[in-house]
Amino acid sequence: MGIVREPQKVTSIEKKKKIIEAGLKVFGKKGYYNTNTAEIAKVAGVSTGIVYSYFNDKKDILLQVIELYFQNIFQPIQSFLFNLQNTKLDHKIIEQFLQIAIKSHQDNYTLHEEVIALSHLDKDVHKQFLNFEILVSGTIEKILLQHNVKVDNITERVHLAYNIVENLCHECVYHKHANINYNAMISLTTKTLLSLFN
Amino acid sequence: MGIVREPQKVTSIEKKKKIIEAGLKVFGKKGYYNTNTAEIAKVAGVSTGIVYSYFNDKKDILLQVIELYFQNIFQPIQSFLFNLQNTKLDHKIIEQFLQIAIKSHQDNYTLHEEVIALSHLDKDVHKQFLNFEILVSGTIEKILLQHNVKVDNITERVHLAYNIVENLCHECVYHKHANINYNAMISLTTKTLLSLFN
Amino acid sequence: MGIVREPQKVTSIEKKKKIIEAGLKVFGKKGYYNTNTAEIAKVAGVSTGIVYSYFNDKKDILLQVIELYFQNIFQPIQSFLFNLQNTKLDHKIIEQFLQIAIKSHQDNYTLHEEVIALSHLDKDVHKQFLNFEILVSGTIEKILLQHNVKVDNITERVHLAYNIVENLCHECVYHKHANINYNAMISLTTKTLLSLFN
Amino acid sequence: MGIVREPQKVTSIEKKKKIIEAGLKVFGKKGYYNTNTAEIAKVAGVSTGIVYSYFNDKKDILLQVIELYFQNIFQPIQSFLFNLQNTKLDHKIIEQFLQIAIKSHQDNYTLHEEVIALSHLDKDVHKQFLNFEILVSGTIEKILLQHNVKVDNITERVHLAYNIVENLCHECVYHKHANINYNAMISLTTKTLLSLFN
DNA sequence: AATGAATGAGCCTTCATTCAT
DNA sequence: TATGAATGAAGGCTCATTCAT
Repeated sequence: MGIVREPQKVTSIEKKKKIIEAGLKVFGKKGYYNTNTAEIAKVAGVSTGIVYSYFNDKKDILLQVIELYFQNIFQPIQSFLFNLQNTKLDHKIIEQFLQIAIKSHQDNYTLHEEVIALSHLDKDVHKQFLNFEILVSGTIEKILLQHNVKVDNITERVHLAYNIVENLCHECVYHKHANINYNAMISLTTKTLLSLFN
Repeated sequence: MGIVREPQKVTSIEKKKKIIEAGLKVFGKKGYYNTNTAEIAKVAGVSTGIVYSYFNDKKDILLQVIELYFQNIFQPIQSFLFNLQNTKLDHKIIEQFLQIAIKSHQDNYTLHEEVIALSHLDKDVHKQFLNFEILVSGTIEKILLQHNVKVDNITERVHLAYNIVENLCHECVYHKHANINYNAMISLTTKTLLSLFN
Repeated sequence: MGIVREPQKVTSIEKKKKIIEAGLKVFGKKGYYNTNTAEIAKVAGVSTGIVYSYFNDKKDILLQVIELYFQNIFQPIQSFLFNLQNTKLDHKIIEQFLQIAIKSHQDNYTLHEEVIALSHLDKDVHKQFLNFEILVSGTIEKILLQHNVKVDNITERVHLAYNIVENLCHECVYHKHANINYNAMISLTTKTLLSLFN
Repeated sequence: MGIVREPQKVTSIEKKKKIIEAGLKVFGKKGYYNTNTAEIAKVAGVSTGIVYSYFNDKKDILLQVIELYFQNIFQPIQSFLFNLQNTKLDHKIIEQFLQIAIKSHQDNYTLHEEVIALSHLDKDVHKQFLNFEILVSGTIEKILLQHNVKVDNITERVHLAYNIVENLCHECVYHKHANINYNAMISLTTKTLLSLFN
């Protein structure tokens, strides 16, 4: 295996970025297994060979693509949470939060299914997934403490809440179930979340 | 693609069954993508060629393997639900239900991750997944109605409950999070479920 | 890696043989590194895939090609040695032996250089080489003992003789040196060998 | 292929030398085929591109590396031979010579196997090899004549002697054969050489 | 109905060489 | 002169599927 270059010059950094973005695009559209490295390179506008100057192998591209994906997902959520400062965590705020989360998922929906799938198939992706979950859960837990939320088993509650919100987002983004009323779903989720932290 | 025979003779039916069971075993152990048809045939004790008399292609095997898997998962849950008849749906019953669900997942855990992953990667598996969800949700909804549970948006509530239970099962079977207290998790889930249907 | 089939049916054995013979031919003509598996398959008249049913990998083909090569080289030498029974090991016999050895090399000369080269580059080929040397040296030593040759350090003498004969064969087969008189060379070698075992 | 510059300035000459020395080092350690030009450049402390200003291609580096290697091998042998002037070529001197030759091989042993291998795989390396042999043989022949050695077929004798010595050196440097007594081997070689030139 | 040998397309990765700067 | 990023062809190997028997 050759030496993997950590790009220094601006142009190189941009080239690496281009490859990651190409991966984000193509993996999302066709799936990781159905995409070959030649296609990523082509979409990125580079040669196949140069890809291996910036990445160890195909999976390395995937991992960095997922990293970018997580950033894209997390950024709006984080912004929202950081701006809550003195706001009371009531019904309204939680619904706002859910809308942000849903939108964040919608904006990045092409890769979503793929990432979930791969987190079940590949150990490294799985680890990345858990780290992301820990990051988000930790941030939320911190916010809750700042707002003087005092409940027992807070970690478990946040964890449950995390899953509930994730499920809601998936539901809304992919419209999997024809007979589900999404507004009712959101309102139900809000109530459940509120009941978890009161 | 050749014509797929629907086996008539007892021996043929058993041969097909053997192949599916071999798939269940091997896909669970090594994963769908890491298993080749030759290996399935070998484990099933048949020739590679004959597989294509009973199945259209490799994915066709997968779909029928997942079908069997769902049966294995659902059977104990269904038995439990059918025996509830006049029992009151209280705290205790729900915890019993959760234990049944968790055990059911544990008994079939090798294939579980794989199935979830593939449901995100493949449309047909995904459809199968939704159908299973509809089957389970429908059964539960029927049970709830039999027990005179009267809430608005019952479909959405059952759906939310379904996801919460699924998450709990995954959590308990795979122990993904080191810092989660599972008993607290189970108790928390029970309370949340109860609050959903009262 | 798939399971490597040890061919059972006559046709399969012949197919494997064909592949080895194709390797003998093509490796000899173009060299191991300049030959790709597709070409071997093509020359053998089979598909690329089937090659990997009979061989673990490309090098496995090489090793079996070399095995065949050694057999081809050794057979006439062995025949000659086994027919010596009661013959006296004089000048004449040794020259006959050298002629046999030279002819044996000439009949298989295309692969010769390649095999020597690879024995220096690859551990497994090297081991094969040493084993061949041990086989030949052992056979010769046995013959010498049968003829009541009594010298000290017989192993070292046979070893030295082996190298001298090998060098002679290379010289005669490849005509590397324009200014060498081969008849003189043969006669000189004969004398040197005689002096080694008297 | 670009125009190959013959370096004029001292710095350039040193740069070229550095590349050759890097090749000597790396080819010896990892082998020619397992070394890429980037690595040679890195070890030499130059850029990959500049290599192609001093050499036509990768093989051109190899040829010049081998040239250096031959110099390293030959120098001590030549010194020894030139200092023989009036010494009698007896048993003792020949053993001294063998020890010099063996040591010379030992000091350069990493590249040795590689060079032998490549001499069988590549025509140009082969030609270089023959030229070296002619150089050494010629030098030895001259020395013998200076010492009034008078035998028929002197060229062939020197040639045979050359091969015998080479084989001895390989034997001693690589210890390929577990059952060979090296002291006996050296003494046997000495005797054989003496008998060739008396 | 059954076998299992055979097919051949497809993919990841390497690396000698070139070229823009 | 020098850099090192970029190119792109080439090759070993796998495996779903077919087919001769």
